[in-house]
Amino acid sequence: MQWNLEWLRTFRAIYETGTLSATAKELFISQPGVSLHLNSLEAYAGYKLFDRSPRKMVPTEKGKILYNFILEPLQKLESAEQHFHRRSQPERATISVGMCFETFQYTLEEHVASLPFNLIIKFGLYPQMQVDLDNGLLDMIVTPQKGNQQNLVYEPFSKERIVLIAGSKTDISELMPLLNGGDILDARDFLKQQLWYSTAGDMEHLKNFWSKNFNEHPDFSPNYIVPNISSIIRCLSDNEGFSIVPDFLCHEALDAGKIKLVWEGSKPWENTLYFGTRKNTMYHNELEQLKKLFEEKWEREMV
Amino acid sequence: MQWNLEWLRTFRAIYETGTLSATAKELFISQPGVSLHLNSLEAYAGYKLFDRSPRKMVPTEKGKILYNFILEPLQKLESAEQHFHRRSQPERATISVGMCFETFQYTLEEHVASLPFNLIIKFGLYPQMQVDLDNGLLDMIVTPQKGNQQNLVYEPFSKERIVLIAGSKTDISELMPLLNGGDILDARDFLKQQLWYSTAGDMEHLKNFWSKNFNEHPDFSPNYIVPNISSIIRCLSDNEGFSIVPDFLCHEALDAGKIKLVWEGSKPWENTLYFGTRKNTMYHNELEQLKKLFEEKWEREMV
DNA sequence: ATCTTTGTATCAGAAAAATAATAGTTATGC
DNA sequence: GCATAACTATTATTTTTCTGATACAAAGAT
Repeated sequence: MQWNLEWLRTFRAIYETGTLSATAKELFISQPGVSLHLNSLEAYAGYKLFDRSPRKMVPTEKGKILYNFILEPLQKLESAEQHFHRRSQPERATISVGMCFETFQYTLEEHVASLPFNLIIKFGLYPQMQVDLDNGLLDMIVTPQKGNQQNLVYEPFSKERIVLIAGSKTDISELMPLLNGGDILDARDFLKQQLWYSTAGDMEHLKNFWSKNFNEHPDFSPNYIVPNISSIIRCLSDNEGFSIVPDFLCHEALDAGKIKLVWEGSKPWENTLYFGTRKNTMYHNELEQLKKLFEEKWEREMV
Repeated sequence: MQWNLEWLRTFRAIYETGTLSATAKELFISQPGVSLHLNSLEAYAGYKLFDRSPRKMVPTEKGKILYNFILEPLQKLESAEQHFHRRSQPERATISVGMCFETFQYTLEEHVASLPFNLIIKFGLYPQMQVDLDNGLLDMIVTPQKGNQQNLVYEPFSKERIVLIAGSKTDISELMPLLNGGDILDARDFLKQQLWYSTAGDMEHLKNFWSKNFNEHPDFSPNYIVPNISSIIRCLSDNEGFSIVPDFLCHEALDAGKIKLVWEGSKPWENTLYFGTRKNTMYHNELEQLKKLFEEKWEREMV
């Protein structure tokens, strides 16, 4: 036998009002009902939760502990009650979006404060994001990978190229002729000797680019591991070293001459970026606004 | 009319099992009962939460949102159900203790991992801590201030002196004769010219010490504001500058000669430190263990 | 096509819970 | 010290909720 969650609502009200009759009024139930709820809860727990002083219910030790344990989740459920009631007027929506950290920083960060709805950004791995999107834990994802869930649609909105960049102080006078002249193997050996930047989670870019263009797994370790790609770009700016990154993240630094684009690979490696949403999402308008922000940013920067 | 929290339990189970009959089995209620709960909830919300596909209840958009909204608090309440059931064997206790950050770092930090119970440390202001202790949000506080709550007991266990210290590189050859010779006003003027360290929340120490000894409010600002007193001590170590701190926090640095004790004031300012607990606490044994750790630390260091 | 399995909805009756009325208890005011 | 106010517990009755039985619907097996 399990307890009834309504007992907890009653318990909380008794704790807060201090009397059974006040509780009855607050919850719009009868005073004996309150008494019964409390007795059931105490019987279930196996100990008194209140000392019955004549004018006031005084919580016992156990009562205090129980109260503090249940208060927060109970409030959350009761707020759900408001939220999901038919008469509750449509309020500020809350949208959850999954994307990689860099994409967020690059596109959305500057607009967060001005959005007419609440926004929750979640970071994570793309396959997990797809599952979360399908389950309603996320409302949109920005991803280079399409999944195969029935209920999801993917809408391409841009492309990213994964490219080799270098800090502007890097000496590439030796490297460029090799790359342009098709001396790929010599270029590879040159690159192995250089300073490399990478991120913990993002060695994938380096590995894939290397394998695609040099037909081998990279057999050297990056010299600097930093938290994210934006950090790489800041570290490289007006500095020395190489890295493999998505091009859209470094347009500004490229334009400012702080870093230089070295090579796009023998055949450019291009990912399509998709908005992923549920077919029957109820946040269509809000998501369209978000998509517009992305598209504007891309138009502005990628000309 | 408000909704019944039991509906949520049922809703969650339907969401997770996918059918009403499986839910009925899981919750030990009848299948029509499940059907009824769901209908009530949907009527209350004003929209369908599941599409009735022949073999499976498929959550709608709203259903998914509701599920994600209530899942976590519901789990918490259900864990309370385990926890507060009479047959639940006494498990690892969880003790909440309030004290200032420095006291925690100084005494308990090194022992946390080896305690046979769970420990939650909360920081805050002493009057609020007293209220929280009385309400059962905390089980013990370590404080220099006694409150007047009926239900609380305060047990003195040590004293702290608030003293003037200086980094070992500080030149105090000019200052010491003034202090020893009773030239308090000249000492005061000398001190005003020096480098001072303080914490954001802890200007109280400086203010009180200054008022007590110099009969005026300090009319200068500290040069460095750092996050806590431990930082002050690390900053001063083998360095230059002054600060007002509780003596017990700097015994090690004093013994190592990294800082020096300059002055205890014309009449030493001494606080008694108390353990505050509720009279009828159910964690007597656990709290005694904690107290022992404190007392041992003090005995070891303050000889 | 037909049968079986798996599932949902409906209904009358059974069980449980909530209620109103009321009795009992203790502080407080006069 | 008694009347009153404020509150809780108990009881008989009403109301709500839950259940077993059963009808119905769709998918899969034969």
